[in-house]
Amino acid sequence: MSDKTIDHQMLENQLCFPLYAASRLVTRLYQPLLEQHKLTYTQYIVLMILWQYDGASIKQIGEKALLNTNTLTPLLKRMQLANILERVKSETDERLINIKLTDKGWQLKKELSCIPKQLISQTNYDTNNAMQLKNLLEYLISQLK
Amino acid sequence: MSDKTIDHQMLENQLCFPLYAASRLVTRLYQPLLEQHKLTYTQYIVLMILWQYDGASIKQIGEKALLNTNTLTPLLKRMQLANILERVKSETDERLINIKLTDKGWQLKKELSCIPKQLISQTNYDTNNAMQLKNLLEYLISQLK
DNA sequence: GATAATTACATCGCGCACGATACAATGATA
DNA sequence: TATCATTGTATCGTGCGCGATGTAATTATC
Repeated sequence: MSDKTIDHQMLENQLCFPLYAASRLVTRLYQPLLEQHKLTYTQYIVLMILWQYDGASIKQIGEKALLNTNTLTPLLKRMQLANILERVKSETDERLINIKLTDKGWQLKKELSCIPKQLISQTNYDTNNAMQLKNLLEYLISQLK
Repeated sequence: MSDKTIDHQMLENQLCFPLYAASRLVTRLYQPLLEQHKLTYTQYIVLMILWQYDGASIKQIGEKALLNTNTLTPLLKRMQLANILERVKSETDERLINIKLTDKGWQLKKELSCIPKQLISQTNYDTNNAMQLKNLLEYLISQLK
């Protein structure tokens, strides 16, 4: 089919819409599981980053999560209020704020460890497809970042 | 590689995160183009639906966009305020509100017609990859919906 | 070492997303 | 035709996302 026969102004022919829709549907899938621990999806993303890079600065977290300070600052404050993490001013550079997980923050790593499997079993989404999708998305992200 | 060697609690091994990140990055790409017409990305989605199904009810729009009334009602009111559309109570069923595009709403179809091409040229993203990605996403959505 | 530029974070405002709830119009049932 | 359930929309509250702007700490330049 020639490209000229495709009406790119139709929702069906857009790449962006399935991207947007799938992202929200997946988030909805997570929500009931995370809600039990009073977490949101974005907070879960930040937690995963901290489990791997505990003590990271807000800027560093932002680079991993692709989020800016105007999203992260209030989010981290809510998580601090929930006793999941602490904010510690760096001694070498007082502009930096290092985010340290509390015991509860580490405990959540254990409590949430079953979530990936629960999701996989819920959706019975083919592993090959998932891998392929992940690769394509990561390539797209590398192009856009 | 055995599945057991993968730590699913690491951000790198999540499918959900690239989905979430890619969706936001693509939205950011649209924003400067849409901003010139005082539109948001979600409003653009709704517009595309209305160009194809002018006069649809809020519920029907929600089914296409996968959005609920608590998102759509205020969004449509803002678009009405911007003179893009009208809200008309159905005569046969007074619970239904039909959304009709104004002249300005139709005019936007012409004005925004260059956006898809502009995006494609901005990203030089391979067409094959895009098609493949679109198919995988649509399959995923069909599984989740 | 005073001045200017940069960096890291905070704040503000607005528009989604979405669960929960309310409410009026309609349809179904006895 | 009363009663009850369903349907379509509206409203409320909370938490992102993010552009724009502000501020304090640091670094660079003279």
